[in-house]
Amino acid sequence: MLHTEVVVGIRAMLLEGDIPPGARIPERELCERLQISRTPLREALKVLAAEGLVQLLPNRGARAARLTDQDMRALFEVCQGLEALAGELACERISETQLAAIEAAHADMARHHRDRDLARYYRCNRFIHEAIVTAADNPVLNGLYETVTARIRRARYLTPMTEQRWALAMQEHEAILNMLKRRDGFGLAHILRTHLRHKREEVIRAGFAEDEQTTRAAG
Amino acid sequence: MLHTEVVVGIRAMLLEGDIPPGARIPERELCERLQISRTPLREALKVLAAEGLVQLLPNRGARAARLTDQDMRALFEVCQGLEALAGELACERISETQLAAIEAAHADMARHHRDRDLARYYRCNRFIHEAIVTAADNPVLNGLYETVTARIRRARYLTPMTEQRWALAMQEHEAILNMLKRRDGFGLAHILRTHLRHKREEVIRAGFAEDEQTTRAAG
DNA sequence: ACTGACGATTTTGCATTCAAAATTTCCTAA
DNA sequence: TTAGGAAATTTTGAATGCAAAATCGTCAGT
Repeated sequence: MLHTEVVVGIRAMLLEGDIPPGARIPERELCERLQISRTPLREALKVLAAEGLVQLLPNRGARAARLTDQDMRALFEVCQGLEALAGELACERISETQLAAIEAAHADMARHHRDRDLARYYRCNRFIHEAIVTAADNPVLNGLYETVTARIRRARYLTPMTEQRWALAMQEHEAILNMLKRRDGFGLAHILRTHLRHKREEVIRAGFAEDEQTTRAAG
Repeated sequence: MLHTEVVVGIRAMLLEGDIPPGARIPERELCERLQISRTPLREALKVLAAEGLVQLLPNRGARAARLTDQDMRALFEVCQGLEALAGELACERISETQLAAIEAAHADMARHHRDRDLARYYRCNRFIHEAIVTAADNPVLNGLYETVTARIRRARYLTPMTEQRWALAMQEHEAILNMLKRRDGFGLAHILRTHLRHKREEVIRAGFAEDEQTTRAAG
């Protein structure tokens, strides 16, 4: 088992919520589960800590990072910036093939909206946002987008939407597609920022932060 | 010696050029130099690899990352995006104290420009850019800005400037300060993007990339 | 002389081991 | 009965040891 695979494996557990936010990460147990020794596991934890998925307390082990409202705000703001940049660059660089793929995904998404199929809707939604970043053709941007979006993915793609909000999101996506087709980088950046700002407000209103207040409320 | 210190130490060596780009990193030697064993060193190398400062080849050790023109372009583009975002947020959140500090640094910088003292000029320059990011009051943005700018720092703050280009940069900084004072986030984002685009063109024209072509040319 | 392959040496990756720190348990005293 | 503290246990952080892979050096064959 390669080092990268260990990182990927644990990252997946964290993102799937397999290891819940705030939970302690017992080295021993994970070692047995992954059939590796502590050395590579600890290397992986250090990397994940650098990514912000894991919190490392000196002499007191690791815990799955927990997102506060403040973290959520910060992450969404950065995500806005990154997607806006991606939009601008994508308008300069996107190929017809890439654009066609996004257009197809958009059509699917509209259908899923009509069917009120939120899961499939979100899948298309995510594909479109990621395709725009890919079209920006900037590996550094891609990498940062990956790590930032990973941390807010559950909030972003699990939060339920009201009818009204969902309709607005669809409208925004119509605009996104239009701007892309017109290669209007400036306009695309603007609508992407707005779109994400709305999503953030929605997520925070839904109280998706992973504060211990949740625990407190439950206890 | 704490784990973080090892990472910081090696990172410093890489950024200072103490370990030159493309150079192999012999574990044994660094261990002796830092008086630590291989375990913490290897953990640090994995973290630095995640940051992009080190390239890890399976079974073939680590080398200091080397920036191609493509990397340079990608990094500067992302840096533009991050500073533009920082500018917008800073206009909403900057305190009078922070603004005053930037204004003072700007005055110093103008003086160093008149004196043609490039080193001190760059020091003020860097302070101002970092202060804007700090004023954005977004820890995630701050962290990403740190890692991205670290990789291009040498190119950014060592490239010599022509009289003409230097004068233009000063003009741009006048505009930056004005936008900040007027809390014009939109305008600030714009001028920051332009400013950094100019810097990037200058750096790439100066051939600051760390391709092996340099080595080839030398050999 | 040059190419290619074989063995020796070095280097990497990981498991194990050991000391220090933290946590838990249990006992004592108020 | 409960609070405080000491011993035992667990857990962390780092050094060492070992097997596998890669690199280097040498030598045989062309």
